[in-house]
Amino acid sequence: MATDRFAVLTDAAIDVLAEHGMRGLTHRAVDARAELALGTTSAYFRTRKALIEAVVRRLAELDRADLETDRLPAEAGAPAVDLGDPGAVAAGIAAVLDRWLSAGRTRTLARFLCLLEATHHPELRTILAYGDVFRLQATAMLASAGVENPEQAGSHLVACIDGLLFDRLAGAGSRTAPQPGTAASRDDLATAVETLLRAFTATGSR
Amino acid sequence: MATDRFAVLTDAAIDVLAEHGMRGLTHRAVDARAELALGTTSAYFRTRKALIEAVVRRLAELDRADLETDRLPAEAGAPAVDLGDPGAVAAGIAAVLDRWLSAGRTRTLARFLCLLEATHHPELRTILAYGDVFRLQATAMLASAGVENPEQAGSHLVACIDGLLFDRLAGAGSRTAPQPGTAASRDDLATAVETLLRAFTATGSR
DNA sequence: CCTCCGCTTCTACAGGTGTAGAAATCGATA
DNA sequence: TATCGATTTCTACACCTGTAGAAGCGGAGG
Repeated sequence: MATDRFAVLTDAAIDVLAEHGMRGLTHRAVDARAELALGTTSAYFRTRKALIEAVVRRLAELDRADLETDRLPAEAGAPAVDLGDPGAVAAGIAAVLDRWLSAGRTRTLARFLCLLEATHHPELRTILAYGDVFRLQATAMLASAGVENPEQAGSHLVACIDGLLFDRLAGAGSRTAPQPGTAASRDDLATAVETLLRAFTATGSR
Repeated sequence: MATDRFAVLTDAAIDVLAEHGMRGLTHRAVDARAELALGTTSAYFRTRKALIEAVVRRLAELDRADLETDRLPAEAGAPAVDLGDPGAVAAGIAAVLDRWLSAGRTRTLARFLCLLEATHHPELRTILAYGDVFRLQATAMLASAGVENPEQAGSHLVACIDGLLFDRLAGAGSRTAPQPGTAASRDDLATAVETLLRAFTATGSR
């Protein structure tokens, strides 16, 4: 995928993170994962903190890139979309989310891990720009739908969507949630998202 | 709070977890936090895995106790409540959530950490029963409101609420979300929850 | 009084981890 | 070709962590 050393290492680090958690993220583990000489990671990221920061930066970078090409369907075409057919919009978003849970599962997991890490390392918080892009798009969408307080509603909306993602990843609700990557998963996500969209676009959350 | 050794240690472990993350959770750190002789934790929980399991068990126990006394307002009084005044119900729930973010912040953080940990340790998943109680209550509430598929809707609802909690803890949306423990925070949560309630009680998410 | 038994504290040790710097390798330039 | 600089690899080492077991302690029962 990425060819330069830095990208290779940070990508490997993201894999390690998803597979073994924060505790498993060590210089040597990344070396092993990347199949590079032992000590490589340590040479490129002299401290562990530097490694984590690089990971966070890469995550933000990747997510940003994704959200710009593969942006929220609502933003893709016309300016005001949702009013037309919330169901279709929701289906589009659901497809994206489902991809984040199947193909992109690793990255999504790593992102949550890092968000939690940012709790005790505030400097990370500023880097995690993903949320901002997503939030921005959501806010714009809601604004174009004429919602009363789009900032607040957008913020709530992305928080809820993140909750759906988290729930499926951590499997707290493994009882009801279907396996990601399947049509059932997309359907389930779509109904949830559609409900959310209808709720948050009902001008003025009252 | 708790007086027997086990509870003291697991409570200390929860504090450590919230303060330093999974990486910081070590036998010795718990000893220090609990101000007990070095080696105590190691004596009570011979392996790290045992320690984590104990923490998860305690979290589930505490949350379960909480949710039984301090249950969702919707369940407290009459059988079918929400139809009456969703705003009031939402305000009640919001108050509880806000407490989880201020006074109970430590526990909430630890819970998310553990949920993420359960990703690579499936046996933990069965212990984290909190979600089940909350989910059960939410499902019951939606059922009593005559929602079409209360299981699914309840699952989505608690996932979304967890998302709101996570968002405020991790501060991804620190821009918009007010400081927990304040009236502003409760208000903000209340509007979000009310929106969610209205959405998920609109019989049949369509 | 001594003895036993459970709880608590202490010590030991083998491995893992963060970090720094030395050694080696390689390509380009003069 | 010989030299230089950067990149890459290797090594060293102090410290931390998990885990096991020994030592110490205090109270109940004989």
